[in-house]
Amino acid sequence: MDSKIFNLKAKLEVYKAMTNGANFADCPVRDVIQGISGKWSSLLVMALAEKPYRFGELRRLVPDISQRMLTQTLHDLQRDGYVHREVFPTKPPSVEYSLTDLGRSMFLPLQQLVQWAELNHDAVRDARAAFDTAQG
Amino acid sequence: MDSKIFNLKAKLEVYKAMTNGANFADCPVRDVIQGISGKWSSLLVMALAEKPYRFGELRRLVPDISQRMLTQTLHDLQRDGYVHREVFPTKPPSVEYSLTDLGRSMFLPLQQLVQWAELNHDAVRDARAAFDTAQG
DNA sequence: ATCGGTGGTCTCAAAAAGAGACCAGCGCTA
DNA sequence: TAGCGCTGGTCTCTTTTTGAGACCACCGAT
Repeated sequence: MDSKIFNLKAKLEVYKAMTNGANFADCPVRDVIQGISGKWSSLLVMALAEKPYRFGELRRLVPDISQRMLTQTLHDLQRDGYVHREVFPTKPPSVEYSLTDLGRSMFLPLQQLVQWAELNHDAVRDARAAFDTAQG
Repeated sequence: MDSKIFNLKAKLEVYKAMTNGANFADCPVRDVIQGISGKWSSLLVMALAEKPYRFGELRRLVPDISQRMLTQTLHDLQRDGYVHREVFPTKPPSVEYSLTDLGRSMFLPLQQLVQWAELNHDAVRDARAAFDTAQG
């Protein structure tokens, strides 16, 4: 935090990778970020970071997700390598979802963002209220 | 809208995992996260972290955003206090967008995620390819 | 025999996003 | 002086994404 040089240096590297020279289109970083920036993706990763969950458990854990979007988001997370899906031959069959090593490694920076949100949600709420008041 | 994602039973455990032990009565984290996890939000914050940009510059920087979504996303980011909007009385009037202190402070953890994406986009790409091959 | 819990899929409606026309005002050029 | 383009938007229409909820087969317990 106290090192401006570190921040600047890191930023430059990031932009080199991000901007692909000229603009933000067709950049791999953006492709990855968008894969985890969906409405439910980060939420499910956060839940699975605690421990593996079964489909129905996740559904109860996140009550306002539709079954359809739960299926779809887990499928996308599995496709990108963040989540492992394992079917157990119980009767009826149960399905367990867990984070892969890649998923756990991604959760580390994601957690930083979550902690920022925790620390600054008051500022965001205040900004919203001020903006809405000013705009009418 | 109620920002409590998790039901009461699971709340304590999950929050413990999410926040390294800190607890809170309400759950604004999700509200804040969703405000910056839209398709274009993080991208625009990343762009503005470099330097302030005018509307048209942003539109050229992110060629595949529609003018409509650019307006709307910038408006939302301004409302949440991440972005400052300033109109200059040139002819025709020009509008400059820049990060606020809040926006810059949010960019620090966001940058961590971007750096992770930079380091791991190959792994994600490989996972996708493997998954698509396996599924046919 | 019926009920509930398993992890889904299917359909239809609603919401969100994309595409592109349009706008007023001014400077530049032909 | 008549057009043309650049400014930052908005408005409308179409397409994509999401939400709500019905349905499914299976089995064990009631």
